[in-house]
Amino acid sequence: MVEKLNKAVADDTAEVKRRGRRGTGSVTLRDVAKLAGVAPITASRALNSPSAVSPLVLERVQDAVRRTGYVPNMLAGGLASSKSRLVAAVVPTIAGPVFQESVHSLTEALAEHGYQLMLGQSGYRNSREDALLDAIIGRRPDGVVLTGIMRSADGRRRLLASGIPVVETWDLTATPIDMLVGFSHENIGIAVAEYLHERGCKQVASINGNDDRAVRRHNAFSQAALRLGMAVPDAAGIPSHVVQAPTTLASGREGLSRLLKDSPDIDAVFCSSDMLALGVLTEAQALGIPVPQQLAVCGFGDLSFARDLHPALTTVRIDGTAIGQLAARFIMDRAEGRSVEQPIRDIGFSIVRRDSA
Amino acid sequence: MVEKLNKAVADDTAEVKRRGRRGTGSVTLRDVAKLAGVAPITASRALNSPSAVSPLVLERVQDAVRRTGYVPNMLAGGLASSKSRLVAAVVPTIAGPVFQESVHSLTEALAEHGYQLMLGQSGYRNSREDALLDAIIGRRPDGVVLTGIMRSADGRRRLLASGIPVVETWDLTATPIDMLVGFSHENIGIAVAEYLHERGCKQVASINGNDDRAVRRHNAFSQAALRLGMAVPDAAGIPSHVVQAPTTLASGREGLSRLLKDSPDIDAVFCSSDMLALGVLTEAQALGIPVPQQLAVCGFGDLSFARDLHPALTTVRIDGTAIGQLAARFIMDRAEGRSVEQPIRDIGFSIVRRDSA
DNA sequence: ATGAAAGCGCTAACAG
DNA sequence: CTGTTAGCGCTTTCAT
Repeated sequence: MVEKLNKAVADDTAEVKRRGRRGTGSVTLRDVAKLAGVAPITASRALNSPSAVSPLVLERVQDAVRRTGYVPNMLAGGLASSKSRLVAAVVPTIAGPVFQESVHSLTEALAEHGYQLMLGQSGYRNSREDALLDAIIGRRPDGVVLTGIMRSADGRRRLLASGIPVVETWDLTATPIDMLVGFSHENIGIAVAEYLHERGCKQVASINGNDDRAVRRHNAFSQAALRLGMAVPDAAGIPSHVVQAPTTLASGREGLSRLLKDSPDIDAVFCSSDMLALGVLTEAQALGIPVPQQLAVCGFGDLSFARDLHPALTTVRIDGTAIGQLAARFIMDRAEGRSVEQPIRDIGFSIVRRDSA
Repeated sequence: MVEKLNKAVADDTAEVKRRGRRGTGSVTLRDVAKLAGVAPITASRALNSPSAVSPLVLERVQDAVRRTGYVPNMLAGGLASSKSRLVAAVVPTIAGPVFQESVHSLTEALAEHGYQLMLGQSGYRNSREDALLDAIIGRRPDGVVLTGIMRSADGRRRLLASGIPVVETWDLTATPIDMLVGFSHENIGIAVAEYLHERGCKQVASINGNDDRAVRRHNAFSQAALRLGMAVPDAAGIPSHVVQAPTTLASGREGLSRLLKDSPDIDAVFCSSDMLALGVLTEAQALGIPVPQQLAVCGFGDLSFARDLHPALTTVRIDGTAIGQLAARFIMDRAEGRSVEQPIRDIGFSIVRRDSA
């Protein structure tokens, strides 16, 4: 059936020798329209706004689609309508588990409405962000979701100039490019310090990935700990260890071992990820240090395994699913001409109190 | 500068009232060409095959690009050239850590050559695979990377009909749609059984996610175990527990506890993922069961944490990075008209012998 | 080495 | 409700 159609179309056009191309040979809307006995635009309407055509036409077009195996060319559609139904997401790396939940729910929420996700990895060193941005803008996506705040002024300018709706996530700023779904890393640092203080910790420490957001959590944590007297008086900060992002179990183990060497008396560690915390738990177990009796451990992320570790991990929970869903909704609202009410959201965080601290 | 240009272009066309659209207002190749004093096609050549134009022209075009902030519209380019520079990847879910390494390296390898990844989630129940396929084919990607073998005959047919290069991964089949980068799940089951046998295990069990590939690993493992006498003679299979995919630490803990209730004498567990294995390790520790002395544990995936657990996890290693890189290369070779030598690859696996078994 | 013409496959705008 | 026309922004084909 398909072959026959293709041939018929080819015959139609082959006789006149002209310039231009002869296309890819795949079934087009024109073929469908011809088979259904209507104009291409009518076939287009039957597919995109079925209620705008008569039932008879709808039937015949749908039948023609079925018989030809027609799949709309969204490149062409996107070019004509300036609606690509593509959304780009930028994450430091998909290899870290931290953003999985967000990416998952984003993909899901978009797919439900016929949008597709394009994934870009910026790396933690922001080296490729520049080239990535061109690759993204060039596809004219209906929206861009960034992990974190875009810091480079040039990047901000280019995104702004492109006119593409942008959602920055996982952070707060007074001057977002456009929309924002995030939370305060500073407040997290403070909240964790206060929580550990309540639990009676006297000498806290931290292990952090070397990315901007983790460092800011640490700084706030360190300041608050100082203020609460959970560190050597007059020190510049608490004992801490910085590791390469993305963080791993291995660096958590090594981090604890180093911290203990320099500061054997610490009684709590705040880790910038649950993976690091798992490393700390592992090392503590290997060293025979009881958690939380001798050492309290707090993670960040509330990854799926945190709840079921032994001891169960106390950690900071970020609702990654909410981030993904909100970002998706913001962008689809914009793309479809609806206005976004309250486009700057602080979704907060919570400390999940479990056994490790 | 940009505004001035846009205005100039607008003036050109505003006078004659005509049908059609007035575009998006963003800078086009025409604008660049006009500013550089050349024809659009020449500007196009300057950007896409710089060696085909004179140095002077090249210079002026590049300058015009810089001054206007022009970003090529790849939708238009793709439509005209039938090269979208987009590659689609389908994974069951991005939330499971198993495919991260592959997706990461795939994204990376593609980006290096100006290709972009589109991500689709099929879910483990393959429910949405159908709609997803249309969404993918509709974008006319230069290639599709599937996780696992496409089982639905209809899906195979549609992909084949689309003419898009396809790489199936993470499995083997005698009849791939097109290209293939995988390994044998049956052989893994057998190899793990033999390994545990060598280590002196007498009564093995398994905990598996309910996805097809895990089940096949289990079946082969179970058969081999029977053959090697590591189970009750004349039994249909070994003790096993099936859990929902994606697998979690929690289901690993629960799995072990159930297995021990029914079969207290087991001395080894093969888990269909490292996450499950971590759960088994955790539960064993909570129960005071020494690993590997009383219970050997083998995982699957060699996730980043496996090496550094305590005890270090013996597991099956799949080179996810190689899968991603090979898939990327296959597709780019095809897209750029090079032929792919040996487009069906078994990349094998290895058992990483560590402390847990 | 450069350019003019002709489309790629689709939809917005306008007209019946 | 349906059709005609004119593009979307780019590249292929053919000609110079």
